[in-house]
This record gives sequence, structure tokens and C-alpha cells, in this order.
Amino acid sequence: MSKLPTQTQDFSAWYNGVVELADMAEHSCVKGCMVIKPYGYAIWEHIQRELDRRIKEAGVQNLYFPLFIPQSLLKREASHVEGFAPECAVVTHGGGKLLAEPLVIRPTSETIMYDTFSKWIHSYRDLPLLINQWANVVRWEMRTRPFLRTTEFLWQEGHTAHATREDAEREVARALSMYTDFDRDFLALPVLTGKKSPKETFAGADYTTTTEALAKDGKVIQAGTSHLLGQTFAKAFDITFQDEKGENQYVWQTSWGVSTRIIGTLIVCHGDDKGLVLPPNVAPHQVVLIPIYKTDEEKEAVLSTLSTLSDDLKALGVRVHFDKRDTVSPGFKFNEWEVKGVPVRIEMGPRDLKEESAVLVRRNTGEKVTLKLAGLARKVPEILKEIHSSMLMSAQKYLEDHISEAETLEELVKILDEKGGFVRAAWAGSEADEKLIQEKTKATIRIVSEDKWPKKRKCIFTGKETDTVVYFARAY
RNA sequence: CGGGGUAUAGCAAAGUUGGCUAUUGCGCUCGGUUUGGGACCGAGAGGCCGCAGGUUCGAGUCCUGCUACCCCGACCA
Repeated sequence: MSKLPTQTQDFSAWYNGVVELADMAEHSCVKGCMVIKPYGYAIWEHIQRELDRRIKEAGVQNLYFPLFIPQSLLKREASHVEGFAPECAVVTHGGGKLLAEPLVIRPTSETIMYDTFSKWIHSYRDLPLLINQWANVVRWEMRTRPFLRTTEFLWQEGHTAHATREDAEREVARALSMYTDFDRDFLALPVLTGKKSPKETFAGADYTTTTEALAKDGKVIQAGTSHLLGQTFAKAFDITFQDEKGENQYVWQTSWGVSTRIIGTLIVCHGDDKGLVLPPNVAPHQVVLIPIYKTDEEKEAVLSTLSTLSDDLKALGVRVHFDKRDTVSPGFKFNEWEVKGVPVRIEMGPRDLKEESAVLVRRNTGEKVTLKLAGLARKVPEILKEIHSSMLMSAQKYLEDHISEAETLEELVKILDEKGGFVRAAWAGSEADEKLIQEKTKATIRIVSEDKWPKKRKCIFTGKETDTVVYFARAY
């Protein structure tokens, strides 16, 4: 097994190394696509299960729509098609014949779903319509990177329709806080949230809200989004209902999603120079047991003791992996499971056996403690919770330490070059100004904050007086 | 889409001005010694040298064409 470069040497190489050495994914034979290997997919399954639970808790039902979208449907909403057309894969042939109408492989499902929604929604009694789909989508991006941006990716996309704008706005906020809570409580991932600037808004939406996480190299990642679609699509797809007064009205819609990118986010936000560091909730193995022995007698004694411990942990609902391989040395196993980010390692050898104890090592801090065997299993769930909190705390501290403030363009660039992270600044520019500042600084407005400057300031770009606070960052 | 690379065993690479049987490390198989931080020794197995042409007595090496992937930008969840 090869070694990992450090994060500071070459973050990109470090990232690719983690994905490979942790055995999460590999390049497929198709450009920009990846094979998600069992270890990576198991992480996704934990994310899916918990997110799905939270989605259903909000009264949203799962369903499934086709992979193919007739081109005419995609074209129905002008700004949407303009936003997605360049990255669409199109099928022109089927059954040996040229298709009458090309089929677009979904880059997202708004158009194909909303065409059908218009048939489902007639009355205010049909609202709100709350649905979600777990699916794959294809976006033929120029540049790809495992998990963070792949040509095909997996996600969940929620789509809702409401009678009033207020209802829809509440849903946008609900979905965003669902993501924020999920990130914090399940993934130990602190995020900044807020609205997107006009340039960064979803194609066809009134506004887009976002959760933004900070990677260890100072770049940020959009981890989840929640859009207020307003009536744009309702008008394009004629989704109307009769209200209590018998009047026909267009519905108000939202959509929101989280993708396999969240796995990449975990890697870059929690990982260290030794490799992946997984929050306990998503770790395929929360605990690995590593036996150490020389003689047959020692082997038998250690294995049987660990086997009991393994059963006890399983009974407590802990995902435990007993690494009984005798083809590799304990030292090899230590390193292997560290690269794979397993939160807790328990080692036991003849010395421990004599003391009736075991050595427990935490992945996130490297802290080693010797614990008595009696009652050890019962302590593990608590330790896993502590690891979650400690990971969240250090990520939170890292995030807070990387929020800076700039009043001039030079300051902004200096901070981004030297430190990275988010930079608060005053903003009164146009969408065109956003493009210009991106060209100059390689940074984009990640979030337009709810906060306002207490006293009006000069816009960092145009110099106009404003109380608008934005967060700039360089992003993945 | 622009710029730059690469293509040789499962992986990573070397291969000289064309030359004789295709090299090295990791991994794999077998045997033995090991095992508390990525073990060691010995013996083995494994190749359409990306594809298609061409030059030549002879091509992994030179020429032409093709294909694929990677990296860096612009685009994006």
C-alpha cells in the first residue's frame, strides 16, 4: 500500500489518495464517472437511511420518475434550459432507429416531474404536494473529481408544490434547516447557511438557499441546496389549482437536494494527513478489534476474549469489525484502518490479557487509553458520541477561525491567498459585477447573509454604500 | 472548450543512438521464520508494450492516424 502525501504538500493528491487508499471509489472506464466501491457505498447508505428518515418525518413521500426527459419538456422553461443545456447528455437513437424526439438524460428532474404534477394537482385540497426522489443524474461537466464532482452522481431531490408563496418559503426554510441539522448532528459538519447571490441561483428559481462547508485547504463546498422556485415552473408547465373561492391559481414550488458530493465534503472537512476520519454515524465500521499474539495459546485466548467483546458490542448496536486476518501484521492493520477512518480501534494482546484490559485508540485525536475489559463494551457508545462531539467542535473551531473580513479587493485577495476560508464583505454590485470580481479574485459570493452591517459600508467592488453582508470564498 | 501530460503484468514505474529471452518495486501464490505501528528470506505465477496502419533484416523504441484516460483552467451539486 502506498503512502499519502500530506494535506499541505498537495491537497488534490492527498484527496485522490484518500479515496483510493480508503477503498471508497475508483475511476470507471467512463470519463468523469466513478465506481463507488463497497466501503464508499456503505457510507452513502448510512447517509441515505438517516436523511430519508428525516425527509419522511416531514411528511414527504418517495416516488420515482424516469431517467429520460423529452427535449421539448426540458425546453419549456427558458432560464432552466439555458442553465442546463451545455451539460446535458442526449440520447438520439433507440431500437435501431433515430428517435422522433431526442431524450435528455436528467440533469435534475424538475421538468419531467412538473409536467406530471400538472395532471395531479387540481384543487387546493391536493396541496401541499410533498415528494422526494432518490436517483442518479447526469451532468456532463468539463472537470470532474471523485465524489466532489462526477459526471453521474447519486442524490435525493425533493419537490414540493404549495398554495401560497408563504407556504413554499416555509418549506424552503424547513428543508434547509433539515440539512443544517443533519450536517451538524449526523455528520459532525458545521456549515454556513444563507441565500445565494443572483449569479449562483439555480436556473429557474426565485432564490436559492445553501449550506456551505469549509475544506481543510481553505476552499468551500456547497453541501446542500434548497430553492424557492416560485411560480416560474408552474407557469411553464401549467400547474394550477382551484382555491377555496373557486379561482384558478398557479402553485408555488420548491426543490431541494443533497448528493454524493456530501461524501467528498466529509473527506475534505474531517480528513487528516493519515487519511479519512469518519464521523461515527456514517462509519461502515465504528470499531475495529485487532488481536495481537505470538503463540497458539495466546492467539486462542485473545481471539476468544475479543470475540466476546465483539458480541457485546453488537448487542449494543455498535457496528464492530473483528479483524481476524493472520496474513497481515497488527501494525499493518493499524495503518489500514486509520486510512479508512474507523473512529475507534481496540487492540488486545497478551500484555492486556494479563491485566484484563484493552487499548482503545480514537481516530480523530490519536488518543490511546488502556481500559479494563469489565464494562468496556458499555462505554463504547458513549465514546462514539464523544468522538462525534469532538469532531464537530474542532470543525466548528476551524470554520470560525477561517471567517475573515475585508474592506478592499486587495485585502480580500490577500486573505484568500494566505489563509482561505470565508471573507465577509460589503456588497452592492450587480450580477455582472459578480462575474468581474470572480475573474479578478477567483472567488465567488457563497452566501448573501441575513445579517446587515450596523453602519453602512462601501461595497468592496463598486464603492456604493450598502448594509448588505456577503461571504466570499474560493469554491470547489 | 482551451493548455499540458500519459498509455508497458492487478498497481506504480524503467526501458539508452531501433538489436538478441521484456526489466524493477509493490501486490499475488507456495514454503519457512515473524506478529504491541505499514515484517523478512527463499521459490514461483502473471505481458496482443492502448488500437490500426507504415518504415525496417529487426519496432515497446521511429513515422502517420485513431482512441481513451489523467492533470491545470473556464463551467457546475
